Amino acid sequence: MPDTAIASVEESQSENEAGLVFQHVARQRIKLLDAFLAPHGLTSAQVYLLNRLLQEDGRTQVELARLLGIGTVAVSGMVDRLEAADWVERRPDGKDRRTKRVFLKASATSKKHVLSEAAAQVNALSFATLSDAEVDQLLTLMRRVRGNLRDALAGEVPTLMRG
Amino acid sequence: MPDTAIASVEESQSENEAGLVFQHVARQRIKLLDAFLAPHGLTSAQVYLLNRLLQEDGRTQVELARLLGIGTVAVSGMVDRLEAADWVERRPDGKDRRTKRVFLKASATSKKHVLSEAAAQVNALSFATLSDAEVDQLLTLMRRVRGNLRDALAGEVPTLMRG
DNA sequence: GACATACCGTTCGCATCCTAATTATAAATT
DNA sequence: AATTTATAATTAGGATGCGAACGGTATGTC
Repeated sequence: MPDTAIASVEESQSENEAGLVFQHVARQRIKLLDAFLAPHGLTSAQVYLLNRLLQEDGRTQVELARLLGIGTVAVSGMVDRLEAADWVERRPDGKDRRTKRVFLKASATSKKHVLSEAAAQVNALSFATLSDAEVDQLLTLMRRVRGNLRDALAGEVPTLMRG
Repeated sequence: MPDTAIASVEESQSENEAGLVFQHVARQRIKLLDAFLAPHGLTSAQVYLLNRLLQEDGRTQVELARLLGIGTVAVSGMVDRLEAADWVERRPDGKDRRTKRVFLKASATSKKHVLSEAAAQVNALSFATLSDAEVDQLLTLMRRVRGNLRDALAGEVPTLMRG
């Protein structure tokens, strides 16, 4: 049984395995999406943000954070990089001087097709061997898991709030 | 329609949404696992590695990378941190002077129960509202997706290798 | 034996995420 | 009006992941 017999991630046992599957799928999707986007000088996370803005421009950074399910600090850094690369632009909000709204620049809107296409291709490859019904099943179950985790994380510190 | 109406991540449309669900579940699981492990001075990724070693000690770093589905660079850094915190120890391989094998130290083996318990609890919370059959379904579909992605990534650059 | 090739681990630089703390502004309370 | 509280964005520092490039070692070929 040579070491090289470990061809790839083994389907092993118990608790850890479940966690690894979720991690692997998320990371592999990122890797694949990055490969599609590298020629355009973009990363997967940036495209999630750009695709959001393509749906609706001029969001505040707090809104973007909530929509993407990440923190405001992460958004701040990503907008920094996207702005440096001239994909987006920060503009002050007229009413609230704390907030900045993020707008797409022409370079981004002109690549609209590329961005949604990349996401669609990753999905196509991910679900290549699954029937439509199975994809529906999978996404429905995943949304339920996300809801469970959201609840678990929300109820994390309630004992402190009960003051 | 005030801004604050965006309570959390909305179930939205189309291609992006599928990608976000996978990302969210993976990240929320990490967050929850980190919360359980913080009192012990450990992180989720470190526990994935430790749990692997608890199954079988003395793996080389390349083996660990393959088993965990990450790169050798990531393993190197993690073993650095785990070694600094006295959880594990690198020992030279007797036959091959390039390789180093990673062994658990007593501080880690004594916490064996804590580590597997944390992983089990995250699973329990993730799947709280799912039946056993649904969990099986979900994991089966996720493994198939992982396989599809693995194939897609493996066949990524074949046109270059065909020389 | 000499050379090409493959492999293990590491260092470097980058992107992405986090928490905690800070600054500026707005809103609510007294 | 003054004070407290809440909110928007940022900075600082850490962990995790990646690819590329490097030095050291092993292996296969001539």
